[in-house]
Amino acid sequence: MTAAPSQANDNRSLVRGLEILRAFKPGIDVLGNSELAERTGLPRSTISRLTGTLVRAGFLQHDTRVGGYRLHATVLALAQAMRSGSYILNHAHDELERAARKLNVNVGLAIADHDDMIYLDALRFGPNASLRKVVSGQRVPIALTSLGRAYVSTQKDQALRALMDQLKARHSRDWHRVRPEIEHSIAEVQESGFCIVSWQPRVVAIATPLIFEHDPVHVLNMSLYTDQEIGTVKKNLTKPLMALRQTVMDAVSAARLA
Amino acid sequence: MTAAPSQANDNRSLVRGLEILRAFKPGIDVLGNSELAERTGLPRSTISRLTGTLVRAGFLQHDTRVGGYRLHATVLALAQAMRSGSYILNHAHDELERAARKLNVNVGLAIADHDDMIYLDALRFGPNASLRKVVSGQRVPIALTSLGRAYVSTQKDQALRALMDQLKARHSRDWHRVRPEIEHSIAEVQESGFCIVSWQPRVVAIATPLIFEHDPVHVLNMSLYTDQEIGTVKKNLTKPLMALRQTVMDAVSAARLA
DNA sequence: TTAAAAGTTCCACTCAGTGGAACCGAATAA
DNA sequence: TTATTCGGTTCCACTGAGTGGAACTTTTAA
Repeated sequence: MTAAPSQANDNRSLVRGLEILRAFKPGIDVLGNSELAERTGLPRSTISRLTGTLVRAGFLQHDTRVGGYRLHATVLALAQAMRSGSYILNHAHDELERAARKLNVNVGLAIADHDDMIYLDALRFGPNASLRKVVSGQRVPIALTSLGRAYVSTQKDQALRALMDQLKARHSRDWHRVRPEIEHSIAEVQESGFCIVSWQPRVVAIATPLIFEHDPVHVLNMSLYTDQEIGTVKKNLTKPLMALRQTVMDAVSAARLA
Repeated sequence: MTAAPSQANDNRSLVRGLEILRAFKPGIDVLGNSELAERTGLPRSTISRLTGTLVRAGFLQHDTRVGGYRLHATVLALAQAMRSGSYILNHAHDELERAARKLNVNVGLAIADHDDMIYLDALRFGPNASLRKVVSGQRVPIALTSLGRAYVSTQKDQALRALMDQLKARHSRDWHRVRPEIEHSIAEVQESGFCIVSWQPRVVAIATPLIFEHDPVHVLNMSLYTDQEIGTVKKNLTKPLMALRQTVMDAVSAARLA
């Protein structure tokens, strides 16, 4: 995730406050005022005032043990509200779960945010099968994942160029390597409707975009912890993925009418 | 949930922006600018500007179909960060799950926010048993629930008085009825360590506070969809609840050392 | 077509928010 | 013990960011 564009005539204090919230991520759960000042480049006095209001507003809590701030449960309530209001997620969830159970693979539904994809829903199996867990809110980089590249493939013209620039900025180091990979995936999607990527070792993932008029693009994926070759996985998962895709689209469209 | 206190020398725009986010709750998933203006009492131009920045910051998305705003997935990522950073939740979760499975009751862990409790974790069974679901982020009113009252019982002096005032303000209508109930629950906790309340018909809940030095008060509860009398439930759940409480406290303390 | 409602843009005013510097207090070193 | 550093808060004079009423545009309803 890269810093927000921070463009235009945005409300400065609001942007800064949100920036502070976004500084917390899994693994970084406590931040003191000076750490925040460093990360955001803002003067300490400003941070102090902003964290103050964030605490009073219930978005941060002060941890006196370590002398720093943590996110407070209010953000959980927001997440709940968000999930319960996502039309597509609500009508897709049961189908995702059914498919995951039946095939014993990880199934996920995600949406784009800046240069990450964020899972709305991710049904996970441990390597020791059948132990299931449902998570949401995990970020994965657009440029490197099947999820992300399936998303990129849905963008055109101006939007596509802007997105690629953003990705380039983030992955400037090895853009020469990443860029052709992305373009390969785009071609893959345009040809057959899905793309396959092995981002992390032993994990192969396959993804396909879900497009609904008037809604942001969603992406569906399946992934698998395995020693099989990509080709084998492709052979096994292509049909189930595209079938799930159709099922979900039908379920959503059907519900849309009622 | 009542409007934020909005005290002191708080950053005005930030508070307003957060207020907009908090206007979304389960059941209210789309809000237009004028609806927001109405709810917050702010002029339409101000709202328009603030929603603009919230969108660009990735916290809201514009739904062109209905011409209104929805929460965006960024809040899911925040929630993920919050949960993964909660020491107590992380070390309690497995125990909660084990207990829920074994006893076939709902088990929850919550924390206070203004005049609500917010579940960090809630393991739910449908009436048709065994169908399990894990949710988090649900709000329930402090004044009316076992969860909330167990929390109230941990507050003293100044803090207690302030809290009661807040609750009174929210439930002014039937404060004459609610207040004695709360006081009864407080006495219950002080005497035996837990309190029992039947808030919704056929649902009986029992709760006990979890106090760790330097950490905000957490509350543990169990609840049950049943036709049994409160007394019967009390007889059945008291021991398991207090045992779970001890298990969780031990697990957390143990982990604290390593 | 007109009327009403929702949303955005404009702009002059001003006070909310800023950030540097001073101050505090706790922890660590000497 | 006293000095030093570090994280945090408070102060305050300055000013431009943010405000909100009014005008304007776009959409929806009638």
